[in-house]
Amino acid sequence: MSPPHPIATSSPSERPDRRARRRQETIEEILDIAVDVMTEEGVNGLSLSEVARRLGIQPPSLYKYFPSLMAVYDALYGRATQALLDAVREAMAAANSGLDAVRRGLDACGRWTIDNRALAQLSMWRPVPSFTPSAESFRPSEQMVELIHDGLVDAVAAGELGPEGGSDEALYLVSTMITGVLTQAMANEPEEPWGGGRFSPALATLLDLLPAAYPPPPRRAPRRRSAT
Amino acid sequence: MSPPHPIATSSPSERPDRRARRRQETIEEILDIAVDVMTEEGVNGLSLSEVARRLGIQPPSLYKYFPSLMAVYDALYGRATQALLDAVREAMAAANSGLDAVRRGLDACGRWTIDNRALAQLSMWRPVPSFTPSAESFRPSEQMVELIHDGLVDAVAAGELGPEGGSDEALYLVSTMITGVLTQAMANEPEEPWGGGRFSPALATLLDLLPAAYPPPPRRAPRRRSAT
DNA sequence: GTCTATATTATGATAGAC
DNA sequence: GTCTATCATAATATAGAC
Repeated sequence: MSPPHPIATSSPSERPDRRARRRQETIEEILDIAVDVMTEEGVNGLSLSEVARRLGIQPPSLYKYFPSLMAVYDALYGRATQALLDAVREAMAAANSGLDAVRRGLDACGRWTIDNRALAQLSMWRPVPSFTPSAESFRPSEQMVELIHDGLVDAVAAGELGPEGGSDEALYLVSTMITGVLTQAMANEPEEPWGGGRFSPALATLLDLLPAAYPPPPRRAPRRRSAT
Repeated sequence: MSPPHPIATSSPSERPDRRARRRQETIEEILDIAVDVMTEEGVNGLSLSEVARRLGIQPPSLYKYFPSLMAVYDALYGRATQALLDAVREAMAAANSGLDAVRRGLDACGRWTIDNRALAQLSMWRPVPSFTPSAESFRPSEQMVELIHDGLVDAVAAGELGPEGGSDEALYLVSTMITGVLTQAMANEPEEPWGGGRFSPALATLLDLLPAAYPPPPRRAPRRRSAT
């Protein structure tokens, strides 16, 4: 009566991927629930006990997946920065100019943030003083900044912005623009979707001011009534 | 041997102000310590037990001054909005034009915020979901918005901005500007004073863009080589 | 990988003596 | 207005059985 089919749980050499996959699913489930808890109780209100309660297990079992509460925060932080990077990168790929890429990237950033408020607050506001993200979890956020910087540099090269538009100062300026819009929207209009409310429309207005902040040099070629 | 000097603690009709003053001092002390705790442990990290510990009393004694933790939050919130309003109002009084008043007011707002990060985070970010400020504590913050609005309207009247500069949209735009600068500074440069770092200088840059966002109508009077 | 049991510590809040 | 004692609850984390 020995079963011909492999016994998944006995031998480590047989179908280890199945166990690993199941484990990964549990990890994702834990993080999903953690996001729910943060959404309801605030980013600081996350507790492993509450996660265990909702998952239907006992708190000690969680320690088989994460060694501490801070490790959960770090996984959430990494998840947030990676998802945001993906969203921004995809949006920028469809652009047809540097400034357009910046616009599309930041719009995608806004949409993702408003759709993922708790994760966004964890990474934008850093409201948990005892938590510092690991270098690995922080990296995607640096890459996203680079993407925006590239867009600005492209805009300068295309004559959409003056030379200072590619500077670090311009990058900080743009980051304060998106941060201001998102902070106001998250703090004061928790029910509004992206694009609605009083604040998210301000992003387009702000970005339209970039050429005024960094005026492009006058073009020579497309002058009306010139030679040709 | 009956003392001729009044016995302060026995009769309620004798020098009640002395007791009231002493009480008020204790309240201020409690709030000062609460700010310290929030600064160290995060806005959400405020606990009455910790405040009592630092004050050298037992936790139940605090309930003679505040009925609950949320009442302490509300007092802190009211203190924050009132102090900020005072700072902004004083700075704007020295202005010589509408746009200048807005600039000075927001600069004062920035300085106060960076000098009072914990209180500012409590009111800007609302990181404690279970706390909602009372109408009374919230009022000064509305008045501050009105002050900025008045400045914008003055700027329109003086021809510094176009007519739309007095609109609600312009007010929201300005509020996203200051919020973006302050959020970036608080979250990413916790040690930098106001005016230093990468972000606070961006405020002036942003405000200088207002005339580009709301272009003033061309002047008629001050035309060079005209009559007079 | 799940559980029970436990250690340790903390919290907000109330009752009631002095 | 201070205290002690207490209630009720919660948290992170570890040890060890199964």
